[in-house]
Amino acid sequence: MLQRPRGTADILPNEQKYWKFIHEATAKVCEKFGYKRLDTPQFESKDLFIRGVGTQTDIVQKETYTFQDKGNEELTLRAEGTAPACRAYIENGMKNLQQPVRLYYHASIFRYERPQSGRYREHHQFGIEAIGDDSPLIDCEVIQIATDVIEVLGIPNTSLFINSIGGASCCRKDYLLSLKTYYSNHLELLCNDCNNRMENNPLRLLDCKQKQCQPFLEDAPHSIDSLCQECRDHHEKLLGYLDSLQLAYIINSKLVRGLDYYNKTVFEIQPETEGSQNTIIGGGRYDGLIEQIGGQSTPGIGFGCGIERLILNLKSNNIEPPEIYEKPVVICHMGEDALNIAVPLSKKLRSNNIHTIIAPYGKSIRSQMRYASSNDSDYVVIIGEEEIKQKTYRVKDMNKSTEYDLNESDLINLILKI
RNA sequence: GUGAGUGUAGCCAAGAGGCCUAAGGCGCUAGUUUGUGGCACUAGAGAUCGAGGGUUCGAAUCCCUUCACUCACCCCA
Repeated sequence: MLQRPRGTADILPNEQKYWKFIHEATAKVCEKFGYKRLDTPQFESKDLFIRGVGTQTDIVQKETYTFQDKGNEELTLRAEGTAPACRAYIENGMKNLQQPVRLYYHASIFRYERPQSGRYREHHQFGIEAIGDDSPLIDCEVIQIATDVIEVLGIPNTSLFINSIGGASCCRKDYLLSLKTYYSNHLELLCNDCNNRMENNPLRLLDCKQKQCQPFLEDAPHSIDSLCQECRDHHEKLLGYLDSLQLAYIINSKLVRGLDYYNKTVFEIQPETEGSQNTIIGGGRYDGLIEQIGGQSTPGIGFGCGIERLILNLKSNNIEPPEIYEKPVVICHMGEDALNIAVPLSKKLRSNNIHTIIAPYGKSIRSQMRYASSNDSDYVVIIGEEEIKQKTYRVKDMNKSTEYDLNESDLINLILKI
């Protein structure tokens, strides 16, 4: 049997209410903060992700869907949202707009990973980017949007974690040095991965989950303690703004992120529930990224939010989004003559914004009524010989079980409750 | 890439070598007298028991291979 590729999903009609709810709620929050929607292509040149995300990241090393097109172009399915947004910023000359440029997106993300709960090869992210402003005020704004989104969706019991990993060209070096010095005393006791991380990505030493490495985490130096004056100011101002909002956060010195472009502020929102793939929002500042992919030096900050993970959380908290399908009026009909009336009537009803279904062809009236009932119809219109003769419509109010013989405009008024 | 678990109709499932030409439930279709639903009752359709091979007189049940799904590690949203 042909089946969908591993790690992908069909989003069935019954699931759509979750998606619509999230799409609408997130867009509304963003727009309230002056953010505007950006859509970028499903695939980009492979180079964008290599240069943007970083060669040492797992995403680039083993998770991209890369292919050659017929013109031998090396293309990669969108592996994350920030680099494409920055590419679009550069390519469309957005530096000429008022800064910061505030953008949000809803996009498919493709990563070749082994699927498990909360992780898929094609997943969907909602995200925002604020590009062209290096002030902590924008950090606060971005984080506020993240927490607002969680709030309007009604997901309870989440925690906001914040850290600063310093600037790439100022204090990060100092911190990495003290981290490496600290860990170099314990090399034999660390897991293989961590030994590799010492060379390739020392920050990641901090989120190793191997048992043997845990004892060293406790006393590992904190990045916050190595911040230079500017980064420290930035961090403290941000916390001050968050305090003024009475927004609860937890400073987490072990919070580092898996993409190379982050600097200064990094943050995540996690639910308190058990589970490993549970970060629902993750983001941070990326002041070097735009220059890295060929633009002028431009600061930026943003976050990504996993929609499937949001839905998992809505469900585990029994949050039901509003239904999206209106109850249809069903037109029951007996005979070909009736159909010649039913078809134009259905058009007329729909033109009055009434959701209308003509009952299936060639069925008994009983079957047609059953059909209407299982479609949750409030009103059923019946057209048979009698009605044709009288030039009326028999309407049944399915909730009250009462019937009326009405002309077309009275029928419409009844259904619209005018 | 590594490890563990699971694969029986659209969904949930019984079944543990012959009683399985595979139970039951949901859902689906139809009927329960004349043109009327929801409940109830009755009937029906729907399964090469994930696939391939082997053992056996006999396999959904045992063995091998393979595929898929799920969960965990890694990493991330």
